[in-house]
This record gives sequence, structure tokens and C-alpha cells, in this order.
Amino acid sequence: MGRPRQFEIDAALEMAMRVFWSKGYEATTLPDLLGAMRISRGSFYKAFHDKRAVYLAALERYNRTRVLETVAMLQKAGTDSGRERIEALFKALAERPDRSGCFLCNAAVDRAPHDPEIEERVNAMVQRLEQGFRLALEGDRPNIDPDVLDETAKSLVVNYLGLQVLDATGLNEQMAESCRLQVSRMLEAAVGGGNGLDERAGDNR
Amino acid sequence: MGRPRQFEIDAALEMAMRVFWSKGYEATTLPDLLGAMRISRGSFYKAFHDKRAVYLAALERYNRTRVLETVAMLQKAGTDSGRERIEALFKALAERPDRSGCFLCNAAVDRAPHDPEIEERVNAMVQRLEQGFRLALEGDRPNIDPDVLDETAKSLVVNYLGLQVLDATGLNEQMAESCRLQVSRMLEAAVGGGNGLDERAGDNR
DNA sequence: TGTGTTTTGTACCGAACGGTTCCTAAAGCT
DNA sequence: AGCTTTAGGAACCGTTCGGTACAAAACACA
Repeated sequence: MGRPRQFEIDAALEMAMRVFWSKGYEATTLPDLLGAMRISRGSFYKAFHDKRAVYLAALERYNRTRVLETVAMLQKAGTDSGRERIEALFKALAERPDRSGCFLCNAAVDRAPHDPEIEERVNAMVQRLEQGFRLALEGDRPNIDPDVLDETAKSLVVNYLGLQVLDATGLNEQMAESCRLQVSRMLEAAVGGGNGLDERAGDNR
Repeated sequence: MGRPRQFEIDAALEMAMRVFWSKGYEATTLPDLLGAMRISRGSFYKAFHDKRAVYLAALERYNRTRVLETVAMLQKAGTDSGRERIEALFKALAERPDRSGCFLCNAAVDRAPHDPEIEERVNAMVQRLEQGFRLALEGDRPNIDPDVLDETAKSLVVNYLGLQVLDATGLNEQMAESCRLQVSRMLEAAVGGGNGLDERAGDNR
């Protein structure tokens, strides 16, 4: 029925997300979006309602294609331990080639304070990330003290976001290694060695 | 020598800074600034060159009145230890009443990637903060291993910035306490001299 | 082939943008 | 006084903003 859509919503959304990601919400103009999405104004307003709706959809896409992927990576059972997967994540942060930062982090800083709906989704993503850390830690040590588990997972989130900010400033490289070592120490205290063995009695219960 | 200026540059800059702080650079319009600074367009362009120059001046003011104050607080000798001052800083972050976030952090995320001059000043401020942590730690333990000192100071910066991001999302409250405990552990390992704040040392609650 | 439906591209909208230039009144100086 | 500098307001610049209206185009189904 009717003329079929001549572009793919997902592909267009991916491009829109990248523009918002690199320029921020306010600095991104409609022509910026149209150029990146390779559609015209008419198609834009037909497929999405307005600029803000595209931003929300882009945020949702970031959640689906980036955050949930990360969470899945953190909790996927395999030959490696949860601690190793967490350390791998922070290592990847340290060795990132570009300086793209993190769309979630950008949204948190420049949109969340002014848009409750965005704040809500940002919070949900942050908590999903925390849950990823939590599951990875719990996988290594099922009988971990719930308070230690909670603190460690939350602290990992704080470190994760802090590194994302520094990535945007170009200081990531010199900071990430130090942060990585401290994270490693924190993990050692929380779940012990990478093999998951509990070598220190009374340490974590 | 002509008519004297009828407004105070510093006071106007303070107001401008608050507007940029809360709305971001792009979202702040000239009328926004004029209203907050309580000056007219004519005076604006006479005293400052343009919007960007005001932003830079506001950033400089943030450095002078906020960052340097914090650094001075961290390193001021007194009855308390450097560790106590660091913990007090993180405690203050946790108990912040508003959700204003951090202008430095905002600048890092939404301006630094697009303005080399801003990036440079943001980096300088971050490094000044790191230096503040470093001096506080060194004051407590002059013979501290330089590598440990460096790592700890950098990691404190990462935690500091991460908490600022979470403040913008409203998740600060539940995260800050966990982060504070982990920071306390990190400080215990780096300089010792715990004041009993780390209740879990050798005990599990 | 004709009809109905949906998408498409584009011309266009009013409003607001950052920035500039006037100009007059006001306030210091010698 | 007379000179000089600034203040502050208004009008205005060209541009760009997000958003809309509409007719041509492309399909599905009859």
C-alpha cells in the first residue's frame, strides 16, 4: 500500500546518533541530521516527529547496540572470569584509538538536566551498566557480601564514567592506566584473583 | 578619563558562568546572557568581544574561584591530614544539595572536543586538580612510592569526574556513598592512617 | 490501466539567532 | 566649561533555526 520507504530507519538512526554524539544536541542542526541521514526534510518529519524524537530514538539505539552489548559481554559465561571481563573492558577504554567519548555520558551531562525523559533513560542505562558489573562479580563469587558487591559495582560505574569524561578532553591516555590499576586492586579486594579463588579468609564473606 | 563602567566585570562574569553552567554553551542565547549579566548588548560587546570570549572568561573564573579553591583546600596544612581533606571533599560531593554538576565537567564533555583552546584550559584544570590530590597525599606520607602517588592521584580525579557526571543524572546520591567507601580504601592502601571510616577493615559488618 | 495510499523533495514559514552599528545621555577628567 | 570615554538602548543586519504545506512520484491492488 503506497510508496515504500526508500531508506532504512535503522541506518538513518545510526547516522543521526553519530552526529548527536559528536556535536551534542543543541549544536546539531536539522541540515546536519538530514545530510547524515541522507533524507529530506519531508521524510524526516514523516518518519520521526521532530528533532527531539530522533534524539530519543538515537539514545535508544545506543542502549541497544552499545550498552546492552557491553552488559552482555560482562556477564557472558566462558573460560574467563568476570573480573577478567571487567578488566578487559577498562583496558579497552584505555586503548581506545579515537576520542569519541561516550554518547551516554554526553547525554547525561548536557541533556539529562533539562529533559526528564532523557534523564530517565540515562539513569536506566547507567543502572544496566551497574547490573552488568554486578553480575560479572557475582559470577566469580556467588557468596560475595551484598554490600561489597553493591559498592564495587557502583564504584566501577563511577570509574567508567570518569574515564569517558577524560576521553573527551584527551587526557584519557595518561589517566586510564592508573585507573586500570586501581580498578584491578579494587577487584582483587572484592572477588580475589582472576581464577575466582578465595584465598583470604574473612575478607569478603 | 571618561565615564567609568557601571557594572562589575566580575559580578557579570559570575552570572554568565552560571548560565553557561546550567544551560550549556550552545543552548545559551545572547539574551539569556544579557538578562543574567544585567547589561545591554552595547556594553556586552564593548567589555567582551563576543559570546565565546565570555565563555572562556567564565571558565577562567571557574578555575580561579572553584578549582583553585579546592586545590588550596586539599593542600592546606592544618590539624587534619591530607587523607581527611580528600575524604571531606568526596563527602561534600556525596551530600551536595543541588544537582548543579560541575562546570569543568560540562566544558570537558560539550566544548573541549570542538574547541582546542577550551580543551587546553580544561586539561590544565584537571591536572591542577590531580596536583591537589598529589600534594595532599604527599603531605601525609612524604616517602610514598612515586608510582603509587601518581596512580592514586589520577584515580581520585577519575572518581571525582565520574561522580560529577552522576550528579547531572540524579544518581549521585546512591552512587556517591559507595564511591566514597572505595576511595577510602584506596587511600588506606596508599597513605594509611585511616580514621576508622573504613568500617570493613578486617570485619564484614 | 485506474485508483487510493504513502513517501518524497522542495518551497516556504515566522521566529530567533549571534553579531554590529548607530546614537544620546551620563560621568569622569583637565 | 570642554573633552573624552563609556553606558545603554534601539534598530537592524544576514543567516539559520525547527517546523509545515503541498504536489509530484512511486508503489499496491483492483
